[in-house]
Amino acid sequence: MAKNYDHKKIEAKWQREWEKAEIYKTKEDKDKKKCYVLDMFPYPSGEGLHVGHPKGYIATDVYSRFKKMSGFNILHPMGWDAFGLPAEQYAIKNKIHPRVAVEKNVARFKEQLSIIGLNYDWEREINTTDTKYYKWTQWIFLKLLEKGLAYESYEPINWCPSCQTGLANEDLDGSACERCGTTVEKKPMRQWVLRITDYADRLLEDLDVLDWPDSIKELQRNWIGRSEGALIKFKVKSQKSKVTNDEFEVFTTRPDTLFGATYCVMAPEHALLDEWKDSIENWDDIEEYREEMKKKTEIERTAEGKEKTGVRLAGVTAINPANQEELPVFIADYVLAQYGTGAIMAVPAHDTRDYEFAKKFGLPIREVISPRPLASYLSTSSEGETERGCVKKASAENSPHPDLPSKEREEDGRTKIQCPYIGDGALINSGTFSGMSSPEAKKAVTEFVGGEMKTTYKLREWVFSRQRYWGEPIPIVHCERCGAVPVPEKDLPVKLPDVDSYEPSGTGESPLANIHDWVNVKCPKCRGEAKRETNTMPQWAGSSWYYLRYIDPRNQNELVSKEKEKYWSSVDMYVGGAEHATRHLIYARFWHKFLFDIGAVNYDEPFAKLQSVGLIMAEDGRKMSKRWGNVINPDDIVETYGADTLRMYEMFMGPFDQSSAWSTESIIGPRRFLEKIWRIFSKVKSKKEKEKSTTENEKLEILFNQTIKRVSENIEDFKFNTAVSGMMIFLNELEKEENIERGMFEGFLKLLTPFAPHIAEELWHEAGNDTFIYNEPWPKHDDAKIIEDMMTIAVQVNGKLRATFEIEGDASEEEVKRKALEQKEMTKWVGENIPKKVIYVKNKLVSIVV
RNA sequence: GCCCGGGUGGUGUAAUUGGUAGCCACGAGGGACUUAAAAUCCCUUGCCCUCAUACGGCGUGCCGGUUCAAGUCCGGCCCCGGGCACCA
Repeated sequence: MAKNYDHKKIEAKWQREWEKAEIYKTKEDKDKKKCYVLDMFPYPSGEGLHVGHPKGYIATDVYSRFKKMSGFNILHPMGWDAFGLPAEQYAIKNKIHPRVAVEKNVARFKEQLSIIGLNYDWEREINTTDTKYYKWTQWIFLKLLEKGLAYESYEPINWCPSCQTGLANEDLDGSACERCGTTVEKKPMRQWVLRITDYADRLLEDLDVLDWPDSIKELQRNWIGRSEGALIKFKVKSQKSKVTNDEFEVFTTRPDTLFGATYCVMAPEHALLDEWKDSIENWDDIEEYREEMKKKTEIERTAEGKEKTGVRLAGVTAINPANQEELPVFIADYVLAQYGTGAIMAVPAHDTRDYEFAKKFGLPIREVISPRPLASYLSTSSEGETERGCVKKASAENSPHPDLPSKEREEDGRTKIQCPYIGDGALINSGTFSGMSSPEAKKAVTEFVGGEMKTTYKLREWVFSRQRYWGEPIPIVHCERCGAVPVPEKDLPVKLPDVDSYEPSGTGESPLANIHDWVNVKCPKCRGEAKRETNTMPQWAGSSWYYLRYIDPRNQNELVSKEKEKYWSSVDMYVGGAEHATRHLIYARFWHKFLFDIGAVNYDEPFAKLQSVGLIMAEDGRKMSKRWGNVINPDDIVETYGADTLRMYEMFMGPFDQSSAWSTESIIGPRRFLEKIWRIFSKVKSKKEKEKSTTENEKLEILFNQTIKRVSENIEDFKFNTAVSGMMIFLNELEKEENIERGMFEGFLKLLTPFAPHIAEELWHEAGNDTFIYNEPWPKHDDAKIIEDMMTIAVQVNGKLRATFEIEGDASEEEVKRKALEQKEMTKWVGENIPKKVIYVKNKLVSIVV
């Protein structure tokens, strides 16, 4: 055996051997339990991997090796999410076909991954740009269309003038294009849209059953943004034309404040405005305001601290259905056309935005909610407990409101009020509803005015078309007679044709529009002249179902064999970045639920368990990027320290889901750990001695069992840093032995295998084994051997640690307490005093109070 | 502004979920081996007081509370990171 640990030789050798023996090939033994471990597949960019990318892949590798050795059939595949703008832009810049660029980048990525020694089953490799793959992406689109979940829309959408394409709400970073940072415009254009909001409720509710980090679930909840409210109709009165049967509808989450409405506001884009044109006396002003708004960017409209603007509709009033009061109506851009009904009732006393607007325009502010239930100062029950909720109106109506802090009141000429109080409370000044609590009043008031309860969402429909080349063609043919006709399933895939230039046409059309041979086709329905849809799908399409393809990667007859899917689904462990919370992870859940509904899959959630990876930052604390010149390349680390050291270090850096900075200094720690294992091997007893060797060192035996338990539990919990630390602690003890028992050392090698498979394999063979350690069973700890004979008891006096002592593990409470009081330190701290209290915490400490 | 995380030695972090704060690792200091260096091995390493590794005191962002006992629970703040943002 070589004297020094030569990682290069060892790693190359075993990677070769493993490949030859095909040990990572997925087994389909249906009698065994399965474990599907999945990474978010990468986008193969031209830059290659930096040292941060493999962190998640190493974790799934550790986890799946552990599961495999624990007796599971594992599925741990890898593939490429290769459609999308970066590849296209790379192609434009370098004047090569995106397909060629992707091939090149994939080869580079694969090489970088392979030297890390990951246990992927490459026979199941997939690529979203493969025609055999995207045939099924197109198939899913056709199914969505068939079920009415895909439709053409002409609504204004987000348009990135730099990327020359429409974008979904999810693709924005604030109001800028997430890719290039350009501020997006609203542009009306024809586009394909998916009705994701039909699934909003299920996407929200089913989060409860998922074993995902709470933070990710919360991000999705906020993104879906469900709010319960009411739709209430307001009749419109016009001075000029006397038309009184017009009405408009508002959405509010606070119908309980209806009596406090002092005006109404409609979004400038509201469609009813045009219908009312003749009734509105200052139509010119209205048009002017609307023009102004159109010119403004989203940023300008929503800038922080921006003063509210708006114009009153002269000659038009709304009737408050609760008290028949006539209210002025405004248009203002603080009301969004896309949300709710695009119109609101304004209650300045109880809404911050309405309050600001009312202050600026000198509108009345009427308080209708008292912060605390009135009962708190009007009456208390016999127990002295506050009676919550309902209070009789007679007493409430005339009460002053001592709950409002007087210093915060201000004069506005009409009402004295606190800055808007937006919480729940008791109704006041609300006719027969005064005294009722807010939650009760919500339903009651809504019913009273004939409104209906309604749920709305912030989630918008998924804008699904892109005016770019490098994506899946949307399988539609436009026929003048038949309209948008789906391409028949048998004609799938609609292959992306080659073009001379991948640049967008600049007209808002995809470059595909210029490929006449491809565009002009016969209508599948009437055989007449027709044109293909030239928009392509967004980058997120292929990744919305790829995890199903790994289960059955070469199937050309159906999306996935239901039998295979039944066995392998759902993904048991999904690992990736938290940045995908509101895009990929929502889109994939949406598609999966749809596929479940049409009977294509057996389960209705794709990813049962999710773990997020924390980023690895550069040493300077910034993100690793070519731009900052702070990128660390995994190839260099593998070359200098070895793949095993890289793997160990990335797992040891800190909590897995936390981001941490790469440290050139610290990586030496894990390397030294591996070298120490290498050196220690010379002290391992030879095979002959194995039989007669019994456990000579009981303490070590206990530590070994504790280590097995700890490492197993930590891997299961994704606490790799403490698993590594546990192995280090064990090794530090093992090192002190003159002779190391072979069985124990081999057990330790098994614990090491998921983290450092190459060195573990080498030493396993050096020890005289001819199997692969990957195929060995995971060690089990012995419960009887993790309890120590002696325990250390801490003694506290008045909460301060004053002594510790050792005692037999089975000592009784009495014995422990007595021995605690006998400690010599106690003469000083307890002395002649008689302890008031002596508390014994089993196996831990004695706390004495004097 | 709202919603999530997080704040512990010089650094990355650990702490059986209320029970001896600082495990493991890096760095630093000292020593051994060596002609020398690297590597390796041994010792020290939260802060203050101290000749002391004696006796003590302080200490987990800040202030207060609950408890025999708080890094951990409760209330109020201050910073840092992420997400959302005129969503009625």
